[in-house]
Amino acid sequence: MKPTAVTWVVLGLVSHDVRTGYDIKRVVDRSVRYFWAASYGQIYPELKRLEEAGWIAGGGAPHGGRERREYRITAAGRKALRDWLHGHEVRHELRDESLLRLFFADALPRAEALGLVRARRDGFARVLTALRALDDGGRDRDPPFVNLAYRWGIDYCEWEVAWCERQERRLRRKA
Amino acid sequence: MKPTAVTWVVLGLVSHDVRTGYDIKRVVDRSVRYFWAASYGQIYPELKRLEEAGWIAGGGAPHGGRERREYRITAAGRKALRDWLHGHEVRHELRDESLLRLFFADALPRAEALGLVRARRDGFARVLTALRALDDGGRDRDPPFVNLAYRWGIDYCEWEVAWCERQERRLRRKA
DNA sequence: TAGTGCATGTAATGCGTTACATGATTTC
DNA sequence: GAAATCATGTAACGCATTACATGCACTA
Repeated sequence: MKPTAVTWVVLGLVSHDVRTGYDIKRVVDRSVRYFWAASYGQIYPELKRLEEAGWIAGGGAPHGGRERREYRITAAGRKALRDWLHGHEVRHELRDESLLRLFFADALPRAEALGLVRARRDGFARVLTALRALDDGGRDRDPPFVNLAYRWGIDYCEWEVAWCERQERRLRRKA
Repeated sequence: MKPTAVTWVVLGLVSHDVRTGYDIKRVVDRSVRYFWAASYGQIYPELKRLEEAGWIAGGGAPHGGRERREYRITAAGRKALRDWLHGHEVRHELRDESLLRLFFADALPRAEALGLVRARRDGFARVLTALRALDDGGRDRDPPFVNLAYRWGIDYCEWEVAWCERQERRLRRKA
């Protein structure tokens, strides 16, 4: 089985006892999507591939007359997941339109260019609010590394807000 | 003309007097690719679309017998670029495999999980070295906002390195 | 004169999202 | 009984990369 980008999110979440495709999507959207998004169009086909490979197992678990499929990770799946975890690459891809704007902002009058820095700051401040709202008093009970990834989101947004404020001040001083 | 993701990189760089597709690719690879990548397969078709739209103009400027096309931005192009710059969205997409690993690292013995944090740190430290090498003593002469984007790259990597070190210490204390 | 760099371009492929179709169950 | 939620799935589309084809010019 040739792993793709979505393989590890799906396998990893099944290993965390997230058992249906629908649930996987829901959990992704409240957690890893900030650094690793996944859509139905990837999740459902991937569940099939993982089952064929023997990394997960399961099947029909209908809820009343409603179709439903529950999967669990197998021993082979656990091994595959651990092997991937041992990989040490740091693949990092970013697509940040606001930064691209900043790069070309010399085409704008100074005051408007500074407005872009401010808009960036405000954008991250809003995401920060959303992230903090996710924390309904239960984050400390998460496993330590799940908690670490959550922290990263918060810390990163805080850093961006502070960076924008610092740069805005610096550029104002110079002008 | 319906703008796509690559429209603004290409139009922006032409406005910075980067005139051929080949040069655009080269400049992208040493600058914006950290937050906005672009490949030949996008750049050349986009140059044609931009020309048809009247946002850039130019044509054959062969170098000896070698085919070559130089473009310049038009007044309409400058207007389109400024209009885009005024947009205030903060589109931000990240794909960070090392963070995904961290999220699932509870499946590993503690020492190995901490190794992932260290590997992340080292990865960013390496990028930092590469970014600093880009600075051949000439970065201060860049226009202020080009310089700002460059700074962002450096500052972000420094923050990541520091964040990893902080978290590693914190997790060691707790264990 | 061989190797590297300049230069343009496209076809194949893969990745990912969006939008839709379908239908049961739970909640108000 | 209407609306929201649970649940599975796929087809169409768009976005991006990779890899290749082509050929001239400069440099060692």
